[in-house]
Amino acid sequence: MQDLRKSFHRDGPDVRRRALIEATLALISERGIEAASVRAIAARADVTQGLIRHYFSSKEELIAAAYAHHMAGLTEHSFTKDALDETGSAGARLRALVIASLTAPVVDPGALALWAGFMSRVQRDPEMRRIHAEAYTEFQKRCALLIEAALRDVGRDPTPDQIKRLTFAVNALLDGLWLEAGALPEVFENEDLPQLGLEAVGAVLRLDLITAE
Amino acid sequence: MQDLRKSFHRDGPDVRRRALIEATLALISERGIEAASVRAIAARADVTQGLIRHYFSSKEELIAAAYAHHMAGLTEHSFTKDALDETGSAGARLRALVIASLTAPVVDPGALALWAGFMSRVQRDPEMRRIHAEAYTEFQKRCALLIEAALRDVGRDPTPDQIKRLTFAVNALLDGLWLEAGALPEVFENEDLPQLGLEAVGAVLRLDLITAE
DNA sequence: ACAGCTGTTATACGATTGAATAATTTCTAC
DNA sequence: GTAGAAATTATTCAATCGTATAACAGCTGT
Repeated sequence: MQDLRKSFHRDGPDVRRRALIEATLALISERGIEAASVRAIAARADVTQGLIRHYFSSKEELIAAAYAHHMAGLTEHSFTKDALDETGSAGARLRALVIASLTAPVVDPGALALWAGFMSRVQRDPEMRRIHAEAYTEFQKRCALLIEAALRDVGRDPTPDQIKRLTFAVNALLDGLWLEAGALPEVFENEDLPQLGLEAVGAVLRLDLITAE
Repeated sequence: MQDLRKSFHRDGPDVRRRALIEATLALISERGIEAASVRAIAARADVTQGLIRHYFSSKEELIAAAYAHHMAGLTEHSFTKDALDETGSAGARLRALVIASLTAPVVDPGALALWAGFMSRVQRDPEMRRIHAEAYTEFQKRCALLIEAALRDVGRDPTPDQIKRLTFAVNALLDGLWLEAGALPEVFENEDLPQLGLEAVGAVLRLDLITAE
């Protein structure tokens, strides 16, 4: 009993996979994980629901793919060109990282909703957990390199253990600020979040990130 | 078509409400928000599903009540007796707060799963948002008092704005460490998380919390 | 002992879910 | 151009969801 058969349109696997992933992210971000039904996702991606299982063996697999995509995007947006610019000083790169991590589009209520929706599955879905650990480790690793270089630039000689602990702390600080600003944007809207981040990270590392050249 | 009618047992409103709330929390914590159906909750609380709507006008209301209960519990567990002990120095109380915030049962994968499950609703459910903002503000306020007192104890005279910003940073740090340890317990299991927290919070505040008396 | 109220159980309803399968369209290889 | 594979749409299925309502049980006041 169909009104009108949907027009047939063929697309490459990559295009379709990406469209489905982005539809999933948009739905979770806007209306929560429970709104991301296969039917809603398919409608958003402008395909019929059967197609999802042509590209993903289950909804769970699609969710996991979307999570990996989202996390990669967050890391991507945090490590901007400035943070990767090897000609800049380590301090300047670290500063760029802090600023980018605490600015839109990384700081964003939608991104937080996404993250929370996924995180509630990380605990008990092994594949989600793997993706989480991988993204986290990757971010941590790149962060640690920057921190070590910045410390060495000012003549400090931290032990590997010190670097590890400082990296944990800096990471936690960035995550915490990111989280709180995303959760209650109105509380932070008159705060200069990047500036606050630079001061706090600088304090933890005992480095001046504000005037770092 | 029932096998056997469930035995009738009467209980007070408070007992039943609490049992339903705790069943809800246990379910979300163990199997995620989507596992917390009215049927599953009722089964866990050992009542039949109709009873839920006798005490809560909707499932949403039960979820909100559970969230408020959970958040109050977290704050409760963070502000231990030591953190409230007015005879101790502000530094010692702050230290107690940091330690309690970074120790079980506050740091716990189940607590994180709960938090994430709820957080994914905070963005779009006004009542959930109200509860979140209230719990957050309460924690922040008590934290700010402790920070101000600790700073004054060592002769510093922070402006209200400085206190606010330091409180944001300390809060973010605690939340971030709490979060990361809850998300990947195996990464942190060989770390002394409270010690790490004391060092980092101390660095942000430029206070020695380790040997604080 | 009876009436009425409230706590509780049981059942029913319509909507929605993820998955499976069937039917249709398009493309590619020959 | 025709056969077969691949991509897409359409339909079906059993299960589960939140809610609503009906039936029952036990207490309380008289």
